[in-house]
Amino acid sequence: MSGSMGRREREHAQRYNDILDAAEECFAEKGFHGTTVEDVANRAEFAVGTLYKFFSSKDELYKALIKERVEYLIQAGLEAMADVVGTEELVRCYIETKVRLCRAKPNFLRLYTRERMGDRFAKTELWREVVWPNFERLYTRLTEAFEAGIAEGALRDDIEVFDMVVALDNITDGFLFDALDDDDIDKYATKVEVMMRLFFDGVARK
Amino acid sequence: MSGSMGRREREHAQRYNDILDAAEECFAEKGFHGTTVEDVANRAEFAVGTLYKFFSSKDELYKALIKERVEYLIQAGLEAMADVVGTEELVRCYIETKVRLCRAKPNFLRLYTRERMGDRFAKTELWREVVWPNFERLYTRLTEAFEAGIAEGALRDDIEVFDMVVALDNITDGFLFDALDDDDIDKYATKVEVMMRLFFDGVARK
DNA sequence: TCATTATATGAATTGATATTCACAAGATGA
DNA sequence: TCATCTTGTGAATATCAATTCATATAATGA
Repeated sequence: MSGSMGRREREHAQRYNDILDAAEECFAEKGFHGTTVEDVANRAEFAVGTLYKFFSSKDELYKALIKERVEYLIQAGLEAMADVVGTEELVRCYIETKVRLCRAKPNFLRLYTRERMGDRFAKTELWREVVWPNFERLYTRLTEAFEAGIAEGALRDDIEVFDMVVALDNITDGFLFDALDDDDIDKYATKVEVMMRLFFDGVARK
Repeated sequence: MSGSMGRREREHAQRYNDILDAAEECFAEKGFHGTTVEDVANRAEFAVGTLYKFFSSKDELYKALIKERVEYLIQAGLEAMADVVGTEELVRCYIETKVRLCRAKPNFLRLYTRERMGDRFAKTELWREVVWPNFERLYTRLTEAFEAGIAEGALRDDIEVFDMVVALDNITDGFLFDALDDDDIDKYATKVEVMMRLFFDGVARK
């Protein structure tokens, strides 16, 4: 894409992204309201006024950031899972991809979590228009895979697939948050097999 | 306790609680920053100045609310589980208590969730001093029960108890959030058995 | 080089809302 | 009934941070 842009455009896009990066760090650290436009400007090494040449308001900046990153994350996740066949392999891939993305963008995952939990119940436009639709794509992918899993006898047929997806998503999130708490992604990485067993076999002694 | 108070004290405590109730509704609806002190005052049917006779700042009001309610919820949960024996019975009790509390205080659970996710990573004083210590009491109760469960052979011994607690807490939260999303607590209540099976047996066909 | 255009700056403005405080109203008990 | 003490009021003030804009600086290309 950047090949088709002139230097002007390319530099503009570069600055735009620098601002998003700065915003990501600030918002992840101190939340939307705890972050001032000046904070972001300082971190990006621009004057306040300059930010307003790129984004019409603090709100727009925040929305642009969430949109950009959520779309990137979900896209990356779906691509990683694209060619995987077999229920167990898919779940493993889902979990491992979560590790990779968490390693690549820990700040954003903190931010995303806040967005997911904080604005979820408030049903903000951002949640409805950007976060949820993207998230739904992932849920759909998992749902279809689990339906296939039931059909071929790998998964039990007395639990709704949506409930299985909720369980998988939340078990993995639980370990992820615990790791983000301690700023220790390796901790999450070592739990891949634990999550697999918890999800597929549960905790009961067999 | 209220028996030992004079009318003065009792009335003061009553007003104090009325303000907390009003604050709970406002904060749950519009978040901390979206709520003005005037909103709370109006809802409580007091003048702004009066609120400041009870709480020295908006921040103090918020902290008092979270502290009060978190302590109440955890206490109620622990008491409900106090005499339960047997791993399966305890887990069922945990899940069912969550339904009851969610029914009793849905607004606060929305607020609590926000607090848990939003301030968790920011490691606010409120999180460190109030929310987490209470939460930990619950984790301890479950941890001990699961250790007993392993000892008596009801639970597998190749997964750390802390991980089991994380899984249980997050599976149940997943269904809880889904229900709170739709403002439909009954939806959560119908999932008790599903959560039990997911937690104990997992999704694999046996 | 110089005129023109694009980009960057940050002090000044604006708007919102948390907090204060001088005063009012109500309760209490002599 | 009156003096005193307690509680309630909300307009006025203080604070903080988003946004604007007149001006400065840098890039372009004739």
